[in-house]
Amino acid sequence: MAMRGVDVQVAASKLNRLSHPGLPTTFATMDKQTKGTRKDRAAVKADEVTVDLIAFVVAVNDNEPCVLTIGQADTLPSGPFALEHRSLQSGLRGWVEQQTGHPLGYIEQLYTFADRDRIGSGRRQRAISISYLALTRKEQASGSPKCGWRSWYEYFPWEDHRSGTPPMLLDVLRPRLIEWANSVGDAAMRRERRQRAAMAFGFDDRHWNEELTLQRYELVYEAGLVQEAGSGRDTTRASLVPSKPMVADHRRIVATGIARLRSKIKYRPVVFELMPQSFTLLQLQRTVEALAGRLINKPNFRRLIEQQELVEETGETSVDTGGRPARLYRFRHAVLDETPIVGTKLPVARG
Amino acid sequence: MAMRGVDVQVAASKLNRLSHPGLPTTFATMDKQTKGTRKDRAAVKADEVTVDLIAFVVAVNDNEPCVLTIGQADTLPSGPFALEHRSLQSGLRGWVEQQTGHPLGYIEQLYTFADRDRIGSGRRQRAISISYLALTRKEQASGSPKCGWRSWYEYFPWEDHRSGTPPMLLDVLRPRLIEWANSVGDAAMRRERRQRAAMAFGFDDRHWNEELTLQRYELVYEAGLVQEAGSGRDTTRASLVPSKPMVADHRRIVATGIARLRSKIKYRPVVFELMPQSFTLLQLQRTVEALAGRLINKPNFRRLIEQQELVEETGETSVDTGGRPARLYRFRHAVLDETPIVGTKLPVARG
DNA sequence: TCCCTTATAGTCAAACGGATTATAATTGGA
DNA sequence: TCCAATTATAATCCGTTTGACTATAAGGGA
Repeated sequence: MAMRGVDVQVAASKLNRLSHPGLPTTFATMDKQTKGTRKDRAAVKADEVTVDLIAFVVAVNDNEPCVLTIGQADTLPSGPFALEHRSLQSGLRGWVEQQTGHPLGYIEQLYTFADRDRIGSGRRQRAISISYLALTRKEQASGSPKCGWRSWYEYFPWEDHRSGTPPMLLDVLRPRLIEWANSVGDAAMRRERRQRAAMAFGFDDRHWNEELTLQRYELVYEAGLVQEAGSGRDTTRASLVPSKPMVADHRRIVATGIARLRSKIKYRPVVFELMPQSFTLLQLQRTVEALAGRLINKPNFRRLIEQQELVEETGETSVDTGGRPARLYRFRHAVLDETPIVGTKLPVARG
Repeated sequence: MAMRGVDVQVAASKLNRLSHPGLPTTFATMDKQTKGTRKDRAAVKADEVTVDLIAFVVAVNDNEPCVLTIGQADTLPSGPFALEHRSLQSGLRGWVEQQTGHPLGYIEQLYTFADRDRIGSGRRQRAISISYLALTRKEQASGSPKCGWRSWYEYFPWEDHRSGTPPMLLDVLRPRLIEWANSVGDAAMRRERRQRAAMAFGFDDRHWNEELTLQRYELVYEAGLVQEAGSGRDTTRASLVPSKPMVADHRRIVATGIARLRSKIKYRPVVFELMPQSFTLLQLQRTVEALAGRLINKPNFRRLIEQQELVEETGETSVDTGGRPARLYRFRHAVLDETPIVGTKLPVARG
């Protein structure tokens, strides 16, 4: 944990971000951080701070998980938190609707970052970014001028394991990461880097864990294998791994959101925010698979859905399946008023 | 979900907080929220915003989970995020160490709130609060002047189920909540309120779920059964439930932190941040029980710890157990470099 | 010594989870 | 028309996990 904390810290500072949603820091980083911050509370005047709201909006179309972007560049919808906003959430909703014409449904706060000493209009100022995850359906798009949906796997090609392990993971990423690990002098640190890479990407007979999206992004970023638009980094060598960059640190926010979503679908029925009113069980499964980036065992998935009583039949059937017609289901909204499904992992004493 | 979202929103607005870590809002609240927030991005100037860092610091002493407070009032350590802070985390560490003399180890961001139109020095300004959860050990306290540890169950007496269901839950809370539910005219809303209360508190043969701490606090707050210091609320009637108030919305932050911690101990080995170097398995169990607020089955707990290989024997034994001496264990830090334990709940296809 | 306390090791049955097989109902083409 | 391909749906099998419980070991104190 200690060493992990240090390395995440290093990675983060390269991104000019010192707060990060990844693994928390611990004692190892404490000494350095606490120095130079002692000041009397009254003596600290309210410095210039701007607060930005930034949205990672997700929809699934044709079994492809998509992120809503604006402009020609790959940019997430965002805007400053202003006085007329009634709340953080309403401010975010306003910006997204204005920039994309897309009304938001489910919203969940992701993480708050602090930019480091952004120079604004002559004097130093801090920028705070509060990021949100939003789930919606594509058809609700009112076709706004300059916004679009892009598969999030364009930005994270190594995250899609639905057709097996992507070739580029073993052919490109692995050798580059090993090279990066070996490029450091200290033997212990070399081993530690290799182990981190192996754990995050499932090398060396380890299992692929789809929830480690953020750790993987931080790793490839730290290794200089990806480059973001507008960053002054000098990684112009051809050692970059093929993937689409985003503006500033938006790709990091997307990675945070993917990780959160992949974790959340396992204990909360949030998938249905992405589904149409009625759907077949296979459509539901394909949507989950799109998010998780891996295939799911069909009979077991159906059993899981049924025994949790998440859905109910509409009585109708879908014909456009290509084979036997499938029953159509709808989400049982009543489950939200019943016992919330949370993961218990402690041997609690019942009664 | 829709109705839930609405109600949480109401509860939040009473607290003068419109962002909340509880259940996310969904379509039901959308229309109201999006109104009046349309404005051109360039036209919005950077308004006055202050950013506060606020810490919920936890330690467990004598099997009692404690929160670190400052001053005579029940206040969490906090301070403004300032230019000289290298990051959000380092700013927080600085404030806590300065105000309490206590260095922090494990830190994790909790949630970001937005205060509503706080009036500061004549003109309107917004206040943003970024809250953190910190885990530490009490012995590291250098005995700072005016800070102290208090059991968090003083603020949430209904949360401690280690000695069975607290009497006040059924004797006081339940009738008051039913009364609150019945005080509304609409029959459907009455039923909805009763159901919410039953779900959160485990009434009517439902199981107690220790992770719903925040929902429970929001419920008793919304029902006017608790009152915070400095709030202008008029709930001065004797209908208050016996519990200790905190300053402003600090109790809500603590509730958020307790919920997060109770959830996290189930899938990440964070308990050890609260343990001394070496400990017996029963001490470890008692610490988890203190956090979870409920008893754990002893043999099963030991089996769980052992099969996950979280600890290793130190070789020594503890004598002050009152019975047969117990082996002493220490945390296996290596597990953090091994496959991270995350809760899989999807029937993924292996291989 | 007896009794109390706690530690530690084991058992047992039910539930869960992953994998597989079997059967049903449709479409499209030979 | 009949067969092949495709998808839906039901059912089974079995090893693992999990909750509840029992039994034995090892210390202290009256």
